[in-house]
Amino acid sequence: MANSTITDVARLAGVSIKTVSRVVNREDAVREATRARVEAAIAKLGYAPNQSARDLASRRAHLVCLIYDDPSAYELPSAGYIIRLQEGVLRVCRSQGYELLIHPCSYRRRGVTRELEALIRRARPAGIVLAAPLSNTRSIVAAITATGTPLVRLAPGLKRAADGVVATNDREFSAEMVRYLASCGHQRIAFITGHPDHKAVGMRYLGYRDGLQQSGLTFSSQLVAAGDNSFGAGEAAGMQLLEREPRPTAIFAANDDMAVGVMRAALRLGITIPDALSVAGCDDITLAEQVLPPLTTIRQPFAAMAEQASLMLVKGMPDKQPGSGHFVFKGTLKIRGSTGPAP
Amino acid sequence: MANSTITDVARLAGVSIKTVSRVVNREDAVREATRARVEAAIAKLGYAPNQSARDLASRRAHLVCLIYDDPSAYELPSAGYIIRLQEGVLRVCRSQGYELLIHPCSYRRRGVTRELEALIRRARPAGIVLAAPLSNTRSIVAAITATGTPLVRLAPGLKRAADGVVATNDREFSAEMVRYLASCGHQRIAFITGHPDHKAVGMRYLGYRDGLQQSGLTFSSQLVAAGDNSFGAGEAAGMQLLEREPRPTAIFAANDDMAVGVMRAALRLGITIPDALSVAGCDDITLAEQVLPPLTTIRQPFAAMAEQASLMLVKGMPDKQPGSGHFVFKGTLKIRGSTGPAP
DNA sequence: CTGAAAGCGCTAACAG
DNA sequence: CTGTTAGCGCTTTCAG
Repeated sequence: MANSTITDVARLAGVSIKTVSRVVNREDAVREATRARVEAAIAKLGYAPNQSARDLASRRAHLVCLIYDDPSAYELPSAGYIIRLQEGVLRVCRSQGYELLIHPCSYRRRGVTRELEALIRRARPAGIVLAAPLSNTRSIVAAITATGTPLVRLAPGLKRAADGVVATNDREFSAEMVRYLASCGHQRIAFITGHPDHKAVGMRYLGYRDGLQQSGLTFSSQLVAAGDNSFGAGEAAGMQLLEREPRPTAIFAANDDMAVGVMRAALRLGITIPDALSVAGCDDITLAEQVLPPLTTIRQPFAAMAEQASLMLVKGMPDKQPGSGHFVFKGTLKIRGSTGPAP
Repeated sequence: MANSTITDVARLAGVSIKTVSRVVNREDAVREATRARVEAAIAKLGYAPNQSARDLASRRAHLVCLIYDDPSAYELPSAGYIIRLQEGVLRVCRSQGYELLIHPCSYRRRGVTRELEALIRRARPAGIVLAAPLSNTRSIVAAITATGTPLVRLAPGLKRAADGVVATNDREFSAEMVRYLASCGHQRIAFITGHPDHKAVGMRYLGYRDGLQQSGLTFSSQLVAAGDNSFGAGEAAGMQLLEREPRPTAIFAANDDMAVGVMRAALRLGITIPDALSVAGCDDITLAEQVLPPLTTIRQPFAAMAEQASLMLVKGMPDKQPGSGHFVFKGTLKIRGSTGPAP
């Protein structure tokens, strides 16, 4: 079990190290018999290539770096989201022989830019997956791009298609949710906005207004409350909306944490869900299925998005450089017990 | 911003590369004036050492590898736990110039052992933090140890102190919870057991029995139901316990997910909490504070534990090799609205 | 306190 | 299809 090197394998197989390198890297210019001999030697010695040596010689590490907003800086509800992103990146890392480096960081701290530049120079990752809201921050995107490292941005909430982006159709699915609520007979559908730095979440507000219009309902600022994506903000906004007259019969929150906050507010006020009030959220976090009644929401394929992003980095698209391309993933409406006919 | 090397810095500072290496690595045998010159050159060139080269020359990567059970293989409730572990490891990585490699893997899949061996040979991490339940699996621990890589096990639920271990006092805090419930006047305190592979969780059952005894209550197998750490199992076990006669007045579940399941079962059966039933859990997941009423539970310092583990790996304890030592972290009782006086 | 030389284990041309 | 020869950018002896 002593650590064997490519030289040991070459000697045992009776070939040159270059040939060993070829079979390890799955280049095809190797005769079948030779390949078999080399593979036998590899198995016998329990050889695994030394990544540091590989990375040094090839001038880039077999590493994908996932950068996201540091959850420990605030609350912890985003844990599920982050785990899903990691899961997606890991899927391609596993199959392509890369490792995943995670780098949470606070997007508002001064010095993030330098921090990320230093990280890139040291670690020399093959590519970077940048999650929202960091993917919305101009200076950060510019700094990473300047290093020349392939970059894919996740859900940056851009108005137009751009290169190196994996987006969601937030505006469209939010409109769909509103149309669904309207089809249940709701006339006064309220909305709780998300954190302003989270542009993709901001698109949901536009979608809300689209949906109203498409359903022939008129918009009223009385039916909108401001939130910041947190459970507490949802609860506060919910209290506020539910004390207005006339009361909304449905509340659509820009994310699930806030929607659950609304449910709690309703419970406090003795308003039963879904009989007297329908509540809907967005994201389909784990909690959504565990509350009572289970929350109607929109599920987004975060793991698949991160997977696609990593794939763009690691394999590149045909005829394009790594990290190019634009993909839109669709959210799907999950109708559960928290919504129903208008009272 | 072209990537500069140690040679560039040496040339600019008018010293040899060895001297640059010395100041970068904070060795003290450098004259103050020389150090200043070198540091100026580093700043001017925006130099950051190439990790691959460093790792290759020093025969070990500046990497800590965190290995835990793959959550995507099952449900996702453990997300918060994993994020906390990552957070703790990252704290020491940041301050010590290491990076974090995460490696979720299914502890029951055949071939995990080989997978981990290959990972270690390729990545050559400075140390490994192994979370439960992998830290309970003999063959895995043995395989990692055999590679010679420093290892610290997290919460392996050992009966006795061992080296390279950061543990929790599950048995003691569980007894404490039972004593607390007894002090509220509860006589029939039920328990829902955890997943059998999770040894530390198993210790909670022993703690439950200790607590009964210490409170002068007699144990009855009628008051114990089997769970597997999942929300669904908690709900099922709760239904089962709540239909027994005489009904328990308090239910203590081996983790929070199951405790929340019990709350849902009670809601279904129209049993109000905490008036007719007290419910307590263990772990203090995010959800614990969000349910209504908020869940009484035990908070464990997961991030601090992971931090301690990484510190043992990276800095080593005085007079010992990296990864040695045994630490026990204490859980703290969080009394919230889900428990109260016995009916 | 500082420097010169010798690799670490691999990939990248370029030959054959 | 296979091998030879140079490095990649550091750390590590070992000398001064």
